[in-house]
Amino acid sequence: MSGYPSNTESIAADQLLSIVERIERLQEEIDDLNVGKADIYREARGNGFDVKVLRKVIAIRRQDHAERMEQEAILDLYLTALGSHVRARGDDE
Amino acid sequence: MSGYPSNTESIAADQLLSIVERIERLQEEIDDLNVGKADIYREARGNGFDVKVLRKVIAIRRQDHAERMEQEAILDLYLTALGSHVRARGDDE
Amino acid sequence: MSGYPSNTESIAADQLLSIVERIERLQEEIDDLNVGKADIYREARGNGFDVKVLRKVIAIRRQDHAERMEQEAILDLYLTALGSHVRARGDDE
Amino acid sequence: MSGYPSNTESIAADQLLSIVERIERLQEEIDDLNVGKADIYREARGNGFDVKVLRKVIAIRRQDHAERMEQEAILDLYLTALGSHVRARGDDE
DNA sequence: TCGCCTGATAGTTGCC
DNA sequence: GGCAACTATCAGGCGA
Repeated sequence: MSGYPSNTESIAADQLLSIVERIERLQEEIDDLNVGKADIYREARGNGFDVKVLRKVIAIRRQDHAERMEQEAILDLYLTALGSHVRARGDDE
Repeated sequence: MSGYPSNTESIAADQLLSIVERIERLQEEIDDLNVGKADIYREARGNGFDVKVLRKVIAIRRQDHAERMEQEAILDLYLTALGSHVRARGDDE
Repeated sequence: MSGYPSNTESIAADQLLSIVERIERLQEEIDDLNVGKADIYREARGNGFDVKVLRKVIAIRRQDHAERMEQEAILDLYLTALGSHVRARGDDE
Repeated sequence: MSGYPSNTESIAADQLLSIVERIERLQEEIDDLNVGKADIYREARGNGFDVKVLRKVIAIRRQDHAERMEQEAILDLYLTALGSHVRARGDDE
């Protein structure tokens, strides 16, 4: 009934604004970094590199960095799923 | 055909490594920032905000206004065309 | 000033309807197939399989079927990009 | 410890293979249908339609359809609870 | 420049 | 009710 915003409302509004602005700030930084990536790729092309291949190389390395080891772990699980959990591994991540 | 890498090859290899590492560094920062975004959304949910709505708000703010209006106009047009084949407009042909 | 749709409008509307309905038909089939997949996974779980592992196995096989060979091709490109296109390949699936 | 697979193991392996192959068959069909969708969108663009808006239209119709389905399901539920589920459903859309 | 293609991001659904 | 996987959408780069 009040013509003035309640405390809870204004607090919520403050929080909302804070959330939105923080997200937008992060997104802005992300956009900048993506521009940086684009610049590097442009420069690379200027130096005669095949950008498509570069992207592929980076994608493969990205995979290798977090998934190859994972695929080994999956192999474990696979074998386990088949009933033979005989693998002894000492190393982890 | 030399069995040794030529100078141009090794220079290219250096450049390649440089490119790849710079890209990867930027990507790493992007990933971190995206983690930051996820954290904020999680926190927001914890404070009772509807994340889906938050995303919508941010998307709308991000979108260019004129473009948005135009798309809504087109959307109207299509929906109208599907709902009523009998469009009453004054001009045509 | 006509109260009737022009020919061009009704033609566009017909095309629009056709497009939308064809898409929707395809999407319906896709949804059915996805339900089928969900059923199989549910059944598999009921038989003691770890669904997460199953998904991973299938993903790996999917990769292997179209990407392992591709990664070899990429290696070719990679080496070529470095100036040494000396690869001789004799094997192929 | 047998060097041969136990019966349970081989049965599990059979089941596993069956599951994987059935999923892969379904996925293959899904992929084909998605290619079909892409074709239609391409054709639509060629005829001057705005693909982004088309997607929006279809999404809205899909939503409407889902809501109507849910309402009908609830109606079914109520009628069933009353003992008279005399609904003849053949109609959709 | 336009259309295609791939990689990134957002939204949805199903499980725990 | 949170979380993780999957799907669909979107954006940017590349080639014709």
